[in-house]
Amino acid sequence: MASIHDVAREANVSVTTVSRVMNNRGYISEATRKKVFAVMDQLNYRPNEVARSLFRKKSNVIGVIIPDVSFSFFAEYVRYVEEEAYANGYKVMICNALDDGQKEREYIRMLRSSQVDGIILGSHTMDIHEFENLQLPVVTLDRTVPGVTCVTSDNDAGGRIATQALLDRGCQHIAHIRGPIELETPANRRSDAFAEVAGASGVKHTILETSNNEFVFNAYLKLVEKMFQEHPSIDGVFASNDLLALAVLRVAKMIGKHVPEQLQIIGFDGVHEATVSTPQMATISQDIPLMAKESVQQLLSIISEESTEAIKIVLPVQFIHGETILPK
Amino acid sequence: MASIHDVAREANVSVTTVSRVMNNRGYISEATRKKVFAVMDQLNYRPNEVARSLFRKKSNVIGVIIPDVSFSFFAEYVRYVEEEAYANGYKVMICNALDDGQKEREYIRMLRSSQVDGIILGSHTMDIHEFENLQLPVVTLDRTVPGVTCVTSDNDAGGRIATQALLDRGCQHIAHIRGPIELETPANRRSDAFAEVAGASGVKHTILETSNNEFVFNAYLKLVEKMFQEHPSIDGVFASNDLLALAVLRVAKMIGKHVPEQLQIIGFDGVHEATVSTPQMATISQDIPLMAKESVQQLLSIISEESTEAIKIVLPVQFIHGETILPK
DNA sequence: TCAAGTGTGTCAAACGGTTGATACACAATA
DNA sequence: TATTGTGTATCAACCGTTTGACACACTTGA
Repeated sequence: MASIHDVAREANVSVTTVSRVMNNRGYISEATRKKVFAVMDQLNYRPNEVARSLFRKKSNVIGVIIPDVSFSFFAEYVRYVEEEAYANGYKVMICNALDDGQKEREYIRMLRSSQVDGIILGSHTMDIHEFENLQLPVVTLDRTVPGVTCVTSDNDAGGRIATQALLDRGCQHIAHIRGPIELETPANRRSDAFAEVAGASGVKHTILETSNNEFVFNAYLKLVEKMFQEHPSIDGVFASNDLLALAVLRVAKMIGKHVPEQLQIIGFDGVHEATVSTPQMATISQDIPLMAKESVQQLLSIISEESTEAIKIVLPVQFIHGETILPK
Repeated sequence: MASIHDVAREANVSVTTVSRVMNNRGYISEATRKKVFAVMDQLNYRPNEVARSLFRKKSNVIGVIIPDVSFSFFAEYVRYVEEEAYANGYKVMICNALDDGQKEREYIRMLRSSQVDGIILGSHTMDIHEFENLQLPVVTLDRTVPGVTCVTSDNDAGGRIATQALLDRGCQHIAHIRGPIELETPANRRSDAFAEVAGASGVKHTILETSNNEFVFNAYLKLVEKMFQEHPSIDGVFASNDLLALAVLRVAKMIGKHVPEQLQIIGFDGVHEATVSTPQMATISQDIPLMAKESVQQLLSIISEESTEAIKIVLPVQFIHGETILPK
């Protein structure tokens, strides 16, 4: 790879001059500028970003730590994070924490020594107080950490809409399947909303919980099967994520419950699996592109020290009327 | 962030000594070593990888350019690429080319000036000869470029298995929907295999093509609807990807064709959408974890200059007997 | 007594850039 | 004529780390 020295030598100017041409600083005559650009072109020269980063103490890289990119929600999120980052001159380094607290810690260390300018944190395994003296711009996704800006959806509204939708459509026994309760995340508001709306309605309702950070479809199927064995009267399910909702759909088919006539299902997230399923899954869709965009924007404004106060960004959700519920 | 100078000062030794301790070179007394480590701990010191990269001319970063991480296949692929890279001390920078040749080119430039040690290329929009003097270790995913190592699946076998499966199950008019023909990729072997097996069987068969790099579900639906209008006798479909297969499933439901009794469907890829759909999609599953692992292994061996010759790695596929075909 | 080894640690250059200080030539102004 | 300003380009220090060359103090053995 050609270096700035090669360009300087070839163009018969000093290294400084080449640098000045690139960075548009100081006085440079048009002739010199042209010549330098010509040589840069000819040598196919690209400035070494590592050297630049070292001097500038700025890498223009952000790290994204999530549980697993292969989960649709995170895949879609990362897709838009990358787009927004790129549009702002940043590169994205990706890390799958895989629900392993040790790995998450190591990733943070690694990103820090790689001199990333900031981190988006979407995984949930580290203890809250480990973040305290992180000394690095951080934005969390769906995780409340004191003093750290957080991007999340309006889980409460989503939960209310979903629950009310089941009630409005005549369900007599509604169930909610939620993630593990010991994890304190904003997503728990979905569950709280269900409990509240269902409770106020007087309609029979049941709440189930998946085991710790479980995301395996087969485990979901087992859980749902057991649910129907124990509560055969359930005729409406609000699942806290779309995969869970798809598991309900599968089990319903297995045990011969017609969807939506005998059983109505609403998921949460609005991921691709829900969109392409047949029947199309009704769901509370999060605005993933906007969440990603906001995450990056917030992070960049912390990096540039424009914003200093931690805030919580709550984005609206949208009710997707799929075919797993009755038309109203 | 503490630097090596801070550590040296605090430990009352020279910077060189600290470096030697970290890198285990030269003579260091046990006492000095202990003290240096203690100070490093105390200051929470992490060596600056940017400075190291500059000196070593090695960043330990690989770039991954794919069309879009939000497509399940790539999401799952990246998940395992990251894992394998991490296990070997490499970080992953992710780039979504979004089927934009210009963006792909820019990403390559950007990765090169970021001094990545190598690139995995899974996108398809740049012209082949643009890769010629890339001067950087590259491995492609599903793309044949002369002189470049390529990782792919056994598309031919997959295509044969799928086609034969439809024939064996009594289909009288089988269709294949393929990606755009103008793109020369190993995935085209799926189509060739279909044409050959179907042709040899004497059974009526039809081949359709999606428009250029189309990956939008609604466009798929339209295409499939049109297909059934023009060829109502189709009773077996081999789709070149699972999303297309799911679109067939959806349209089948719409027009009242029972799956699998009146219409059998087989997809390709084995992505999550196919696994969680109801009925579960029959598909030819690619071994995504292995593809990812091989890609990284190959790239690392090119980086370390162990391997110098470009090879083609063809990995086995697996027939997943879903519920969209009849039991044999 | 002195050369040769050995254990310990320092100096300074290098990696590829950026930038404040400075030099120089020339023109305009006091 | 001396001063100031301006357009141009260079010098050298710096970013944080690594490493070959070297210095020093102690043995050790001839």
